[in-house]
Amino acid sequence: MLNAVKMEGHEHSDWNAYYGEPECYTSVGNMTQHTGLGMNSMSTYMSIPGMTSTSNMTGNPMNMSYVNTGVNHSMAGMSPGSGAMHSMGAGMAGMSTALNPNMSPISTQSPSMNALTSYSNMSVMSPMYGQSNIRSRDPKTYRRSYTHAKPPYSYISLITMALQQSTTKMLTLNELYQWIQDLFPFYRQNQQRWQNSIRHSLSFNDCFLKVPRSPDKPGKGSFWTLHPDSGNMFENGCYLRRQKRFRCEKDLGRETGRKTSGGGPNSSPESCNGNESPHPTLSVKDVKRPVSDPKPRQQVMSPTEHAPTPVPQTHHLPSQHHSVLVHEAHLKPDHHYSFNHPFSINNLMSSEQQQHHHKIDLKTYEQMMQYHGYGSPMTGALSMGSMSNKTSLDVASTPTDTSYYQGVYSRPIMNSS
DNA sequence: TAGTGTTTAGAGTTGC
DNA sequence: GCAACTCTAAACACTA
Repeated sequence: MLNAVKMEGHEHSDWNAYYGEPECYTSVGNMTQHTGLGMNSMSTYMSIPGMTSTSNMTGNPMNMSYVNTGVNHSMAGMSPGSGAMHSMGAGMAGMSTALNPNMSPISTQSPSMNALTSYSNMSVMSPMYGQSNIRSRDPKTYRRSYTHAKPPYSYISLITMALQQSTTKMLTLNELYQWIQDLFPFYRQNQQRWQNSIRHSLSFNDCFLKVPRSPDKPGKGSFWTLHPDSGNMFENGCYLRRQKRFRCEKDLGRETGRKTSGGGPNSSPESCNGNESPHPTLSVKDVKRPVSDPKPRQQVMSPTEHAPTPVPQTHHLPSQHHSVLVHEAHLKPDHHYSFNHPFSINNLMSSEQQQHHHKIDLKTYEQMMQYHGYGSPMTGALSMGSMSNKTSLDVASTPTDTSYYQGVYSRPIMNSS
């Protein structure tokens, strides 16, 4: 499995070879009339044999941006000749509505089309499985073989992407699961395996911080966020494999005995000292245990203890962090979006989508702050939950779905042309 | 009880 | 070849 991941991630030329071929992007009827973002990819998806009824897909399409939620199985595993796609036009909007009541079932934004697009491309085009079929050129076999292919991203990358894409910049474990599953159908299987790995990654890697729930927002599990200084973990914006592991300075001295903790010459730890943090409003309570200390080692962000900000003390987590994080997210140059690597998050989101996304981020945040405030019933778990369900998993993941496949899978085509 | 979080261990992959 | 990184599995503790 790992081989495939590595291969996927690094043999970019293969991707070009695989996906840069016009026959894989046969447009279908009116679908090609859409010149909006992602429509090329949409066309790609729609080139599935048996998808002959494109009339439903013309014009301003139904909202397909979130059809991958709960529909992925049927979509990804859809038999090309099943004719199931015929009902998409009528069914997708309904599915979207059902899956996401907050989202208008009718979206005229072309990015929404990208979602299906991208997701579908993912399902169809990942080079992970059935490579022999790639060469065989049998469209049916070819596309079926690519369903549920493992994305070329590490778990750390996935988590990082999910958190970055989240409006609130932090998600619960379950939301992380959902985000990953929604975006990558591969992770709808063997959940115990990869979810354990996700949990492990969260706990083990210093770049992820646990943000406790506020007392008035009960719920299971904490929120997870990115360490504010973990910005350049993925150099060049490439989310395939970190060049260096983010580590807390404090831990370097005390974790001499940690076997797989990395570090060493390659590690270039950035300051995570709460007092010296460049993010004065964000402090990290380092509770990592010394070698001899049996206590938990996980870093916990504790804003209530260190909150020299104007934020009232009645503002509990996660709202408080949320404010800080969101604030930073929008004011501080984001390392993660600063590159244009083929596997960068930039390519998961088109510029237009990013703008749209940021607008929504800000708008959502402002609305939340305006109408609900920190200490309101909408803050904390509830608001975060809704935010996550709505914005993080819809607004955030939607363009991501879109762009993941559009960017990652379509980009080679663009480059090759 | 299920979900969450932590920790350890081992093996594979990658970069230097 | 080595170190670092990643993945996977498993055990265990805690909590809603």
